[in-house]
Amino acid sequence: MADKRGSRVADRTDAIMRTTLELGQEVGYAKLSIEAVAARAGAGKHTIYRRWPSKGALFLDSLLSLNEPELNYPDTGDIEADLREQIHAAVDLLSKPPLGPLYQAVLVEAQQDPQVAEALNERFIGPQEEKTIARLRKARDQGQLSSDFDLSLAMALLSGPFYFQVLIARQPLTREYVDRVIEAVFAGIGPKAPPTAGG
Amino acid sequence: MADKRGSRVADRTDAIMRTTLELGQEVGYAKLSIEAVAARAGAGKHTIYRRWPSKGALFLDSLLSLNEPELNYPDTGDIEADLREQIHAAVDLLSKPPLGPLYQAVLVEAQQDPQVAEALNERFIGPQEEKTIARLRKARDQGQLSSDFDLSLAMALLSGPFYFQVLIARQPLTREYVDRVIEAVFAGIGPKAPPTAGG
Amino acid sequence: MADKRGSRVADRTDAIMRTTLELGQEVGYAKLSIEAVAARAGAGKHTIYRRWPSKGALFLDSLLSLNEPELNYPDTGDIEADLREQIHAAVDLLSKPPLGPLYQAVLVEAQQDPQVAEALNERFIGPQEEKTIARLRKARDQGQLSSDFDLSLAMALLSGPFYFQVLIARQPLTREYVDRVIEAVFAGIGPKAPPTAGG
Amino acid sequence: MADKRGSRVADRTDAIMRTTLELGQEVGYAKLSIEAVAARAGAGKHTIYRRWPSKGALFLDSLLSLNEPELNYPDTGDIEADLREQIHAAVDLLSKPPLGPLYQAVLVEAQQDPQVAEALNERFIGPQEEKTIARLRKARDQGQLSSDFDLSLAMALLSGPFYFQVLIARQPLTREYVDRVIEAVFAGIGPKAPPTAGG
DNA sequence: TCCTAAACGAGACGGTACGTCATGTCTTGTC
DNA sequence: GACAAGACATGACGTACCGTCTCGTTTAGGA
Repeated sequence: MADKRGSRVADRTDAIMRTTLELGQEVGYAKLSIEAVAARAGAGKHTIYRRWPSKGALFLDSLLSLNEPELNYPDTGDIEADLREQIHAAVDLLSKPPLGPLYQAVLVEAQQDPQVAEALNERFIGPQEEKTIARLRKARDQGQLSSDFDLSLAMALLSGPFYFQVLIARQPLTREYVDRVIEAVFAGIGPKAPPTAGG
Repeated sequence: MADKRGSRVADRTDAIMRTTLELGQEVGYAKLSIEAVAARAGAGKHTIYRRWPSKGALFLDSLLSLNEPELNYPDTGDIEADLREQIHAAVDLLSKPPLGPLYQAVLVEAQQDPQVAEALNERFIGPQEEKTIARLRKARDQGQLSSDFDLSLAMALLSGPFYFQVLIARQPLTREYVDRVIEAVFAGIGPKAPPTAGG
Repeated sequence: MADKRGSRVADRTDAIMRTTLELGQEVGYAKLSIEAVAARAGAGKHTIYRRWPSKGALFLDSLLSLNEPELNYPDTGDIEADLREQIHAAVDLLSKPPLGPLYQAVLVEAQQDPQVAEALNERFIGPQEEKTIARLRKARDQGQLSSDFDLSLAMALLSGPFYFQVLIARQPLTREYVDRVIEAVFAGIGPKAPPTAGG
Repeated sequence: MADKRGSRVADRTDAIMRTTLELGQEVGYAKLSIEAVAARAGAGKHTIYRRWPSKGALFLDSLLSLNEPELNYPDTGDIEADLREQIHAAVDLLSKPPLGPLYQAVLVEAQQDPQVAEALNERFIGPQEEKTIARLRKARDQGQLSSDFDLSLAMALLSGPFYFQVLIARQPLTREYVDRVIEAVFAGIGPKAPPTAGG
């Protein structure tokens, strides 16, 4: 954590994580082996096992070590536009090479390894959710969202459809598709009240 | 499918699929090995490889062989109520033991094995989507849904949030939560038009 | 045992034993690894472990598979001359390259692995002892040995000194040395009776 | 040897040797690891490697540090009786617990490590041989041994059979067996001259 | 009723990776 | 400066499965 950089320990940790990402991109997570990471990193297997309990943990750490350009919410005052921008950025980052396949692999691994799932939530999903909710709360207070809107549903409603599209339907996510979904989520799928004089 | 019952081939196929489900429930998909299935089923490994190209394919076939109680859309005339009922049923079936963990494992495998992904879509996700869209189209025609509603977004909007909650956030899906999500999807999260005289 | 030659099993067994001897001669028993044998023999490690419980067992089997030129006792009628010849042959075989170092390694391993010790005794030491005793018994019956001589001590008295010289004192065994020992064992180290008229 | 007692260096040396013997008796030499010795002795591995070049060297030193009750030859005037007593003592010490297994392990290690072999000969076998030969020379001079007897064969003839019995045949050494061997070595196995009047 | 060809169980096989252990060298910080 | 603690690269261990490949042995069906 607070390793003095330059220390032996931190050096090895970095080298191993870098190699993990490299190999991960080359052969995919499924075919990634600790054996191979150790060999290419010029590290002993034990040095890896000393730090990470499983391939999944190593891989997650490696990914998070990238400190990917923080997905920070813009705030232009227009919540729908801001959401669009934010989600476009997230989709670009997380569903496309080079990071996309790796991120999806982490999601997969999280299904099988509770430790990975927990770490993923604590270190990535959770923080993203906090930011999202903060931005949405402000928008709701400004009357840009329905006052009924339960913020705890935000991630499910706004991210769920995209995860579905990628993970389940396995369709590419175009910007146009993203925009249509956002629009539908804002408008709701229920019948529209006829336009009023004041609308 | 159309195996003459009583034939040796069908017998072996059934025994292997049954054993697969059994073992899958005992040790989980990740730790399931073809070796172990063969041993417990009293089958030769070759007999398994002759039929299925991969563990994922075997597992998916085994699951689908259950012919789970068809998730058929009710049609009471009230689309929101029907959706609620339908989704409650699906959630009960697919997110809870005994089938839930197995289904999630198939989803995971589909991420890694395109053949499984394709088969899953063709034989399960696709048909479900068709039924959903058919029911929603009828509702839209009856004015129970926004006439703007793009039906091709239906699965993403209505299933996505639940997949997210289970696969990503890893939270249990309560009926109450399901209802709140459905309500929000119908209402939309955007600001509400003020009630009109005609509303 | 009675493997049909040409069978897959016997082929592999032979190849592995041959490679073991080869490698054993190259790097010595201590540095011999099952890993390396498998690699060079083009065999899976499991194939080795399936047959032999330990490195020592494999090595002993490999050695014995040589069916070294049977150390059969000559019988010229002169027991001392026959013993000399027999022991010279044994010493040449078992204390000199190429077999010597390997045989000594087996002796060492037998100290550490009871299974190896037992097999060595059953398959090599024991049979040699039987032959030795048979020849000595005949000689004793013919009056060429002391009628007091306890045959069960034969191996200890006649082999022990040479094993000592090689294993403990670590001195080379010259023919001349062998002859001197044999002479001393025949004569005894006790004081001699003065020669008699009839002597 | 002449370590100032009380010095840190000697303290550590002693602790390590004591632990080595302890562990050696518990798990046997083969499974003894420097790692384990260091851990149990509360010593750094480096501290061990600084003093001993190999496991064998450490082990031999540890054994010799016991200063086992010197095997000194008695001299009652009767060489055969003295030899019996001396060999009984040696057999008791070196072939039975607690020291026996450790001594045998050193013999084994000497086969594999020339440094150990040399040290063993210089510090144990050699001195024993000197004492033995000195005693035998005296006896020969007194006419208690054959004047032909080549003293350089002494150890081989008198120790060899016992080492054989323990290391090769792996039989226990009873006192009765020891006596029979000694008798045979004195008498020789060759045919006896018929008793003479003067005999 | 026999014959033949496929399916089958059993499991050997060459591989790859696993996670563990011990080696001997090295670095760090304490006493 | 000796030390404990332990990180490190290396290399072997013995195990587990993989997917392919013989083996004989059922087991049907057609001759």
